[in-house]
Amino acid sequence: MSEHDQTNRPRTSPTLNDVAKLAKVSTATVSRCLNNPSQVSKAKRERVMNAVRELGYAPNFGAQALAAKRTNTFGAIIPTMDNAIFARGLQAFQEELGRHGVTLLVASSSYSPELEEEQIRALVARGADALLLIGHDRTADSYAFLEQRRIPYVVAWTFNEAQSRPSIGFDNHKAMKRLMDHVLRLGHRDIALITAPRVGNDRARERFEGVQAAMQAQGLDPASLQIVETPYSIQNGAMAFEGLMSGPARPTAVICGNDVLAAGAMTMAQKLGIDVPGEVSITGFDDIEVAEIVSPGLTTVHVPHRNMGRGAARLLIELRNGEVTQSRVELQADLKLRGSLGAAPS
Amino acid sequence: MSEHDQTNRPRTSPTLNDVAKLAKVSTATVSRCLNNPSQVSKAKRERVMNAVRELGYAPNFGAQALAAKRTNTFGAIIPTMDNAIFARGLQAFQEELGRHGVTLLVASSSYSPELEEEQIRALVARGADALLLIGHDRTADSYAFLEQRRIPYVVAWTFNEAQSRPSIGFDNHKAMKRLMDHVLRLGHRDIALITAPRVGNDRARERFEGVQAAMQAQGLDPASLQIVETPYSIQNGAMAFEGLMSGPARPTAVICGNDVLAAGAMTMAQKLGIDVPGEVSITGFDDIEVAEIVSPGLTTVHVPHRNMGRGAARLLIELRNGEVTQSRVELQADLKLRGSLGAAPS
DNA sequence: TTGTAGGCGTTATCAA
DNA sequence: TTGATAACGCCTACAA
Repeated sequence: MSEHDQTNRPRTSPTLNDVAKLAKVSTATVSRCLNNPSQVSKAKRERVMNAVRELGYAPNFGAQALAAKRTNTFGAIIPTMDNAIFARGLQAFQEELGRHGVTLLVASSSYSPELEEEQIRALVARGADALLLIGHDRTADSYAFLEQRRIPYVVAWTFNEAQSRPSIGFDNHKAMKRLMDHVLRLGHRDIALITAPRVGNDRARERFEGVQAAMQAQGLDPASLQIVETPYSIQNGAMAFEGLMSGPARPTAVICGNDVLAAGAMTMAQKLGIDVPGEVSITGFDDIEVAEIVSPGLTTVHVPHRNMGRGAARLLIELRNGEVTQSRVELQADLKLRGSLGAAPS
Repeated sequence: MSEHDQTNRPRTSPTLNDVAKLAKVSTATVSRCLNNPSQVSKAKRERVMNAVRELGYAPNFGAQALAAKRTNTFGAIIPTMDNAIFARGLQAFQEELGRHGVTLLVASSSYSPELEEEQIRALVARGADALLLIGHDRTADSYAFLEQRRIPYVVAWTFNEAQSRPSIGFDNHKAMKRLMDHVLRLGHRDIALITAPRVGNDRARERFEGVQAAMQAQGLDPASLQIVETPYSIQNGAMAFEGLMSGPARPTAVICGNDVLAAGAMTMAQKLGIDVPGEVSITGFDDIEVAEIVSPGLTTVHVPHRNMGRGAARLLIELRNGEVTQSRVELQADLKLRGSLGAAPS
């Protein structure tokens, strides 16, 4: 039989009713077979299941959602899919949801709170039972909407003592401070930071504050920190690095807000013939695969993306089911020391 | 007002009926206001829109789908989100769909045809109006199901003369052959291929065949090609490369099925102190960002992922709308020559 | 254990 | 231009 076979098969999907007729039972029985098989006698159950198979029946989602008032669909809104860290976490999130019969609706906000608010409304309108969100920064209206509709949600990719919302992640401030403590211990005093835009991005902001905190703890003037703000991309990392190194106050350590920016910095260093870490040290954040590939290897903070995705899924399912739960989970993000960080040149 | 405010607001979403009552019109009028505003008098339209705003009304997706028999939701099933090439293409796909008011449902098959078939059924059951699929390889039942339900779909990430299905992509065979022609022109005769498992993955298979074709065209025995099959990952690429280089017949050129495997090979070469391209040349496929970061730069095939995603979205929307359309689009994938490929050592 | 029947929130057809 | 009203396909009391 050809794949393009055009016999006059039903042009419309089989319904519960069709199955019921074929199996000579009521629609209620068919419905029960599918949802609570134990309530149905074995004989009928087999007849029904055969009919289901024969017709290739699959429940109509809209009708199901309408009648049951639950869709078994969760939504996730991430800043962008085009970043390994979200992609990886999301993949794990999805795998775990799949294991629980939940399907995933994904949208991306392009790092815009207004767009994110639209996406939240859209996903809820489409019947998302629960939402995964990234970071705490969003419009007040977004939160008001979620509360009003009583939509379970969890905030991921960050853990912040000060926030009481259900969340799973690591403490960006603490992690970055730990990395910076190490950098300062190596004697660096002229520091530069290449960060993503901090407005509307609490992860970026907290990392920045972690850097400041470490400097203050060492008695350094935080105002001496050179800052370049630029969206995450290799290109931008490279350009920012070039600017810093050709500026008046050449740093001995360039701290990057994530590995993508750091990778850009590393390649530019190589292109400019600047020795890393001899002349300048470079650090990243995330520990994506690129960090191992560049040479020297990139010193960075290892973030457990897959764990975070999986944990978020479990948390969200518990919340949706109304199960009491420890709804704030802090994960560890450890330093990953590699060759790109060395002692300050004397 | 606190975010955790718990006043007794409606615990259930407002419906068309609520809006109708508030605006003192019928539900039909409200529905028309939302879908065909031009049919409603200006006065009523304003009254209705005010009520909509006041109540924060958003249509119930299930009910809409049930009544309108169309969901404005497309589905995409990709092998894995955890690979930059799919993530990037999907991001573009989603952006374009969003521009047309279509939302995206994403599932991943983990490279398993059986799992993919399940996902196809699940997405269709959830009301996907159309589907994006990767590659032509899938179960006969999958295709039968799609034809029977008359679900529009497009096959992406590949273009194959021999297939008549709607598709958008590039010719993997041709692209890999072109790369290999170049490799052979540089004098390489001892070739090894590190490829992803070819069963159920036509892209991998066609790339492999492209390698063979180039060898044959040069009068080389295709059987002399050393082949290592391993799933895409840096780790696996590194291990495969190590095996090849410590084996009895050390190749002078290692062709990798994609950049991820190639990146693994490159790092392992560096670790083993093997000079690239002095002792061995390495090539990749895809041209992801990593290709520019490794040193020397990775010679690879540039794949227009974002174009492909955007084009797939347009194609699919046309198909869904029943617009006649050129439904097979071939994109170009060009060689990207960088330092990792050099002349064969003499 | 099984069947009947009402209702979920929209859309769309028909009259008015 | 508007308003009743009948689908749409499923779930779930409630009855039998």
